[in-house]
Amino acid sequence: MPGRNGWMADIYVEVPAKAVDRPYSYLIPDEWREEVQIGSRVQVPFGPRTLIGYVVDVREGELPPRVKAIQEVLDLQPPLTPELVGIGRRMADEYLCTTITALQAMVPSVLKGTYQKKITLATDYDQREVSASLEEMFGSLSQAISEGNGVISWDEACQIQGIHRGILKRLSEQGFIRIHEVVGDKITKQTTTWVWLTSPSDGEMMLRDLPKRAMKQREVFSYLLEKGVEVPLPDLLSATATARTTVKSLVEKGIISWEEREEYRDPYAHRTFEQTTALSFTDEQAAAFEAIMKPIEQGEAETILLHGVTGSGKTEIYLQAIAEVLVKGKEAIVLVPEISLTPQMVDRFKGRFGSQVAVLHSRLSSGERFDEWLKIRRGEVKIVVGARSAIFAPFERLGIIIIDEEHESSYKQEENPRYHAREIAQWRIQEHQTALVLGSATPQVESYYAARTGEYRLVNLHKRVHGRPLPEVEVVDLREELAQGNRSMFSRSLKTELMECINRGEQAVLFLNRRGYSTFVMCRDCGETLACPHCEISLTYHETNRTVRCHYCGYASQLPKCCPQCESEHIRHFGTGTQKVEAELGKAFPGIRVIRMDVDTTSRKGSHERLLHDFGAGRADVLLGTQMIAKGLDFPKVTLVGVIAADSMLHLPDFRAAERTYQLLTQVSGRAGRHEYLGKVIIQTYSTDHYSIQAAAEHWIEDFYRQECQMRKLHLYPPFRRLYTMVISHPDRVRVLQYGQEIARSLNQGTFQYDYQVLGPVPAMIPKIKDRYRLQIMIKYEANPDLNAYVKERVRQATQVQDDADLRIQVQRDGV
DNA sequence: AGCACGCCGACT
DNA sequence: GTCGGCGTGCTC
Repeated sequence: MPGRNGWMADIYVEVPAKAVDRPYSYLIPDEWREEVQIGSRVQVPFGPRTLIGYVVDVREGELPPRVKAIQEVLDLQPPLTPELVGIGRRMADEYLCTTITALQAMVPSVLKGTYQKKITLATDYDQREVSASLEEMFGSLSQAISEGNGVISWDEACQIQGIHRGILKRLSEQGFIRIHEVVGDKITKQTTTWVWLTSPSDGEMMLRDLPKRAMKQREVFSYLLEKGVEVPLPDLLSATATARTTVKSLVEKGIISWEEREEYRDPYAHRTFEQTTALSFTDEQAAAFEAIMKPIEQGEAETILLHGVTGSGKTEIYLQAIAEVLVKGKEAIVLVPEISLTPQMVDRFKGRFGSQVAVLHSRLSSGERFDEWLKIRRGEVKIVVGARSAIFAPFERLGIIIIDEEHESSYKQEENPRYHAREIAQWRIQEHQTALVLGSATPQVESYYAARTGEYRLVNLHKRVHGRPLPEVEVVDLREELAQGNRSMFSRSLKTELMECINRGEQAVLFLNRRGYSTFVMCRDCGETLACPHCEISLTYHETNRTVRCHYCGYASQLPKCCPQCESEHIRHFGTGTQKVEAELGKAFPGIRVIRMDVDTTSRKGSHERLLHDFGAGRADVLLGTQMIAKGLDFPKVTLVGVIAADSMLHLPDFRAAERTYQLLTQVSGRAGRHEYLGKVIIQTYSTDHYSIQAAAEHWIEDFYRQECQMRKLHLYPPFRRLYTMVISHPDRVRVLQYGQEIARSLNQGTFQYDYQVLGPVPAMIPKIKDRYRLQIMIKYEANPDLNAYVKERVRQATQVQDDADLRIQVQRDGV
């Protein structure tokens, strides 16, 4: 029998599994014909279940044989735009994830479905018909249901003695209970009650009619009469020091009215922003501005790499470009690394553009996040400033995308979908034919190379805005210090400078890439190193509570009194962590005030901001910290920056090690002498000759990129090759190797025909995490469309060797 | 990912 | 015989 014709929607359901990663077609009931659009979130029956799904296409045609119908359209406006739906499908293809995972990454998490089963008693059953075998079960179940006011959840029911899936199913089939599937989401709305005078013109008369004794009511009344406008109830209550009941009685008399209104949760409600106006440009800034405006004016897609030293005024250029975009009636996305989404950054945008700005970052509650997102979706704001995921802001007339500090690793998502915000940005500017601005003092090598070869437009900002010179950098050779008999972690130079800095009443920032007290604990007799029992990684000693901790899985235990291997008591900790530096500072500089910032001191909400605020207010002489203090800090009194061990990341087995070292040193140096005082930077290292350290010290930007590109070319790394890195993990040491070899063999099959290399399997950088053994396979190939497609397909097939639930395969792509 | 269906061993 | 274990296959 030929199928009927009708309107259908193609839908991806909320099941993140390969097996159902395809659109299913559903009938659109006539009454929803207009509501159901590409991007709509809908509720549909799926097998025996009811699920939420996203519409990716709406079409008229022949209906599938056993088509089901859409049950509900869940939002007034589709959460996704057709452009974003397209991006989601492309992400699934590029990043080898399911389409639904990609789509869900683009919307606030509160839109994700919640699924529950509830049980009620059937209304019309005959108690006598309950069979003997079920009688007892039904008895305790119906008691539990009545205790739960007529309803209990499936999970609660299953916890009752003797009740399980089969029993509930039988009771339901025989008509004694009803099982309800409850589909919902986590959307919550904040409401505020607003109060106003029902008829202000009769005010005087009504006031007269109030009982003489009702003082509070009179007070409330006068307050509203005086205000003459609608007032939020909380404001009224606090201004007149009244209880809610007083207001309620006035409402009941009909004298005043109130109403609950939905409103946005505004994380910045209690902040005022100082209005700022456009500053005038230097010549360099003006040229950069022109370069950015050109593609915007001409309506073409172009990426501009804005390579500017710290303090060269990039933000002001962003602000003025955005202002122009707004004039054209278009919208702007500004991405900022999570860590630098500080109040200062938000102030600058809110100060210039006020309520046209939405802010999205991970410190918002999910409700706040949703509200900020709603403002974007409804077109109530024109600018979004946010972290990585803000690249998915559902704007429809996008006029510019700005990625500040574009080299930051936080633009890359480390879980599925493993996207890079920079790549999504490229797709979006193609769609909207406009400008993407990548700003950085230390661009990623790939970006710099793309700019050099003309793929991006390169704009340099060499000068700091107020003409401040870059700080003087001294590289201290730690081998030399050791030879001179200085075994402390502070070189003579650093000691002297730090002493002088403090005596002048100025501040210093000390940087160390390791938290904890020491880096590892070793037995001096047998050489045994304490390792995490769940991860093959050495444990770090923490002095405060004499524990050893794993920084990967959080495992912690007391420092053992003797070596677990040979029972010797000579176990000692080696290496240097932030805690140890803090202790040593105290010894070397009695009375010194130190603020330590690392994961351990900033884990509580708001502690990050508080520590920075204290330092800014001069409550410490030294700010000592890890990675997190390298970025975007701007304190006028900081004149000395010290890097305790610049080598710490240089020797990691990662092709970006030199790049990261260079970037970090340059960023850290930028923290010194940003205002009226001159700055000094001291870099301590064992590798004084390494080009990444020299280039950072001498501010030889070009030199670094030239040398690094040579290295990358020589060793076949990005930007000259693309990489896929597969990490294969399994709880069984032997099985993981078998799978690894099998996968490598399958990947190798194409190498006779196509030009790509498969390296591995080798143990991954961390060979065991959380009781799973990890192997790595790397694939290198030259980027061209044919190879891209072929290798991607090979990798896709390789990941599908999944007959073992314990086997996990992660894939990430690099060099795009 | 669930959930049903279906085919096998242990128990009333 | 019946119950419930888990392997297989499907979901418009």
